[in-house]
Amino acid sequence: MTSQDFTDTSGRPGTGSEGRAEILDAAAQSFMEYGFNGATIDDVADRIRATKGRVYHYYRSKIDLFLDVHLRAMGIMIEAVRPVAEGPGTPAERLHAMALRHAHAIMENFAYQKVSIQGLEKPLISSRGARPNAMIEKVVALRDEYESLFAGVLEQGSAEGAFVEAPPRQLSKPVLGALNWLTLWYRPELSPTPETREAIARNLADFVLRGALRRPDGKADGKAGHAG
Amino acid sequence: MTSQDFTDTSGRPGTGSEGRAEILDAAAQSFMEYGFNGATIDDVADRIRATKGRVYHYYRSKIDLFLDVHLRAMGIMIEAVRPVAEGPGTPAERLHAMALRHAHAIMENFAYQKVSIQGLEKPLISSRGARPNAMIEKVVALRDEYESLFAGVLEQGSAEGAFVEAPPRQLSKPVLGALNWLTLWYRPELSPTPETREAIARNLADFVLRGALRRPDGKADGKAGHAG
DNA sequence: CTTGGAAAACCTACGCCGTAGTACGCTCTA
DNA sequence: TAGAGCGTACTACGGCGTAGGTTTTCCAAG
Repeated sequence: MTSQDFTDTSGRPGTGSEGRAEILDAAAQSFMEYGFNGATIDDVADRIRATKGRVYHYYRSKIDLFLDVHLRAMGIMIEAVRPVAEGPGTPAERLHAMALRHAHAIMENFAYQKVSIQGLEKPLISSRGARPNAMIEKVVALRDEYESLFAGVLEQGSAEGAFVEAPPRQLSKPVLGALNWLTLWYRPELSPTPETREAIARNLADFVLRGALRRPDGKADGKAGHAG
Repeated sequence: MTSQDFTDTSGRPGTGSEGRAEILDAAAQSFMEYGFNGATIDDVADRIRATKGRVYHYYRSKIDLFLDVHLRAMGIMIEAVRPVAEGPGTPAERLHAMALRHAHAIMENFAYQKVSIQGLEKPLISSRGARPNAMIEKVVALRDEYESLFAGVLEQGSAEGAFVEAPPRQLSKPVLGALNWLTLWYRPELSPTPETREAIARNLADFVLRGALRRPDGKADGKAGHAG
């Protein structure tokens, strides 16, 4: 479960991780722009100046291609965040660092992460006639594994009294929400420089850290605040 | 700009807001489950035990139907949140109340809000051959108007020193992100009671309030916290 | 260094199905 | 008797996946 081999090579004759990568990049782009159903294999092929044939030479079906984008995206994320999640430092320091890396990973691999973070469930489980694809479970498993990285740090912080008292999964939702929301408003072409990205990442990381940290005055701890 | 008439009636002969509502509900459900491209008009019709003919009697096209779901969703949201946004109380109290209502509105109109919050841009602007549909701009305008409700309160809170110093739009992103993320993990069938929903809403509202509130110790204010 | 052949890499059709939208007919009400 | 409120039957077309053919790479034998 230490997770390596984040790409699927069980599809077709060509194991060549060379042509696959190019296809995968194009696919991530296409899926990002049009969604699963909206994207077409022909469009993916066009982006690399090729035809359907080349895509189907490496991938058995559209869903396989889609899932491989997910696998790659999750792999990037886990490899970026796990080191600091399991590294040294207080829970607060680690959470902040995790959030920073998470945000950066999103912005630097925008197509992959946007596809990965948003549309998973709908196109696959719902897809009329869902065959039992093994890759789906693998993606879901990676997702859970990833959220556990946050939940673990949050739980420790709660136990130490630094973070608010709450079930870790209950706290991880708004944390990941605030971060992942980036995929819905970030425009790579408007903030292309490392400086602007750093500013965005810090802003988000600071926010989620404040959201998790316990307040000395006990405000917004769930016992006060009436309105509505 | 005081926003009434949140439904589109410029499509077809039948102005009857009776049959339209039923279609709209079914459409929201179908779009939520399958996305814009995945959903079919036939499926929408099936859900109300009817045929295509009925749907096309009220709506000119699939996109019109889709946009009307968005309009309805935005209308619900604005009507729920605006009163407290523009009401009395400190910025902190109002932000908390807005977040509460926002979360409740999502859970109580899940299909509409899930459709509205997620897929807008992709299927429409990107949709090969995007005709200049006037409804799109209306939806976008409502979106901005809604985010302004939060931005306004956040700005006031920052000015008063209660909230962190930051551009309001910069603060509204993680706030709305933490809240809207609900559409990706909430399962209506697992938390159907008012009590469970209230707990979820409070949890989220507390989180975003903490995220916005300035900390006495100055932690996570964007000037400290090195790691990664 | 050739040469042969096999496999990989890729392209060119084409079949086929699902689905948006249309044309038209029916029925009931005001 | 006109029109709202539907249903039925049909067309048109975009797109997934496939069945082959063609080119390139690779490698072992001569």
